[in-house]
Amino acid sequence: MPRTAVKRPPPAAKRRTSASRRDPLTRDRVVRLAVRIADTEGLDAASFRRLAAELDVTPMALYRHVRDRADLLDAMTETLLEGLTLEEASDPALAWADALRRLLRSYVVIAGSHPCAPALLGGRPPASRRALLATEVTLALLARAGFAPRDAAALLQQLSALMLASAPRFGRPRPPDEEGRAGRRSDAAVESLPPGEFPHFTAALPYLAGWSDAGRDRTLGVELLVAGLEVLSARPRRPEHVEPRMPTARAEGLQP
Amino acid sequence: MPRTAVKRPPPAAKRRTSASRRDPLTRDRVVRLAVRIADTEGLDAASFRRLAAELDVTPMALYRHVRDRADLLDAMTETLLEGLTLEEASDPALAWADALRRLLRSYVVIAGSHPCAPALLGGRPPASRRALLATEVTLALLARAGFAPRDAAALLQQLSALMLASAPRFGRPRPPDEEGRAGRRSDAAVESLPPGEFPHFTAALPYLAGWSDAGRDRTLGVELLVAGLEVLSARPRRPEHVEPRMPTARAEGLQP
DNA sequence: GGCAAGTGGTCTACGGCGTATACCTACGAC
DNA sequence: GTCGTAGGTATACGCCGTAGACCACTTGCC
Repeated sequence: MPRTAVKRPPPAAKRRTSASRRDPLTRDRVVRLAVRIADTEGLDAASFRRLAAELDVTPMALYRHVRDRADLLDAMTETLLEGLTLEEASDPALAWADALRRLLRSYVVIAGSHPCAPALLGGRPPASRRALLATEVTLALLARAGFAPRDAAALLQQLSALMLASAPRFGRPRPPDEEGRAGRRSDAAVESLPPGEFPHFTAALPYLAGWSDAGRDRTLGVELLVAGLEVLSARPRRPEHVEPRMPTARAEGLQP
Repeated sequence: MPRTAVKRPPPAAKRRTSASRRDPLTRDRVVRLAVRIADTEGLDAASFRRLAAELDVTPMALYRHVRDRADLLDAMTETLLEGLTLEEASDPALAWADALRRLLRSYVVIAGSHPCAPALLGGRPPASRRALLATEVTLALLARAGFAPRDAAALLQQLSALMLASAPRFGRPRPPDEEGRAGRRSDAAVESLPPGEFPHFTAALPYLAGWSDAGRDRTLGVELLVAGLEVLSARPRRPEHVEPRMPTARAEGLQP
């Protein structure tokens, strides 16, 4: 036994700080940590180097589990979207409005608990499988509501934006140590408003902060959208309402 | 006249590459260029170094006109928000729904012409003066519609999200040279979908591309929101409609 | 005219970022 | 044993934002 013991681990104290070999690095651990950091300190804080340090590993080690940063970001969004109740929403037994209401609520729950959601979902087209599936399911519901693909596409964007809108925007927590730094700036600007100048704003400020009594406020947005959809779907389609229809209006997909 | 001409430029060929002293660097020029680059190549492309190069100037020169990157971003959003018809929206002669409709349309126009809008507005609280004013005006309209500050705050976020939603998301133009690179990835993923798997999605794809026949599609979102608001504002407030209110339902906003 | 102050630019340098490339090292299969 | 391979390391490159010192003009004042 001494022999093998000699060979394998230079018995300790060299391997890592000490004790228990760290548990194996895995894609899931990386992604999960990234989401946690992004939520609490902003998306930029979830850098490869930071993650590596936190995982007690070299930055390059992450590349065994993640293709590159884009892949990491995609994986993170996929993690967020796990919370969507897509399966329930596909249940044909439910009226479309109800199914949609539930789906949107699950969106809202996600956004409410993940401040990084807007940064993650805003500005980048859905790449992951589940993101596409979410799109598909929502479009299917809109189709059931009677909207043509063209209109459904337009509405879809409004709906998915709900997720972004529901995320806490003000008062994002800052990295523990830094206190009076730049991120603070806008909060300060907001807090030191000339009192009378933006009355409505200051009145609404507590509710804009995201951490105030979230659950209730958020579903109002869902009601708004569902109510609007019901009105619109009952309204006769009006293809003639389109402005003069200039002849150049091509529906160009994605070509160069 | 010869005298003054002699004195000003050490006659040439030393100042810059040659000919015509470049016109003076100004905050406005910097910000405008930044927006243009961000729109065509993504927000990250609008780096200090890139801007400096494009303006034929040292990166540090920009700091004479812009405090830091956050300030640049704020200035960019302010530029975008110039297009909002805030003044019109404050006209008390208009019914609130009409005023809001117009305001939202101007939002949509902005988002439609500035692909960088989501990245710019998503995830960062409004810091610039005009951003605050926009918030204030919108909240005022919601107040006229009969919503309490609390509800107005929730709705506001849905409304402002409309702007993000309306921005082109798919098929963002890429930097001129690079063709087969990473940005392409998601487009490729989208284009090579198994045909039957996401039928609604593929049907809607042309309309999701953003610059396709924009004007008409976009206003549908506005109609959606206004219609929804009209329904909600006519509906009695129902503070008891909140679900059973499970005792554990803490607003798990942001705490560790 | 001389000169101080200010304005708008440069140069240099630092630390952090994503990541390409090469290398090592333990483990399982044979 | 030997060897392939999965997983981690070491080093390096070129971007990024930006701090600090250092000009060159212009301008106003004496």
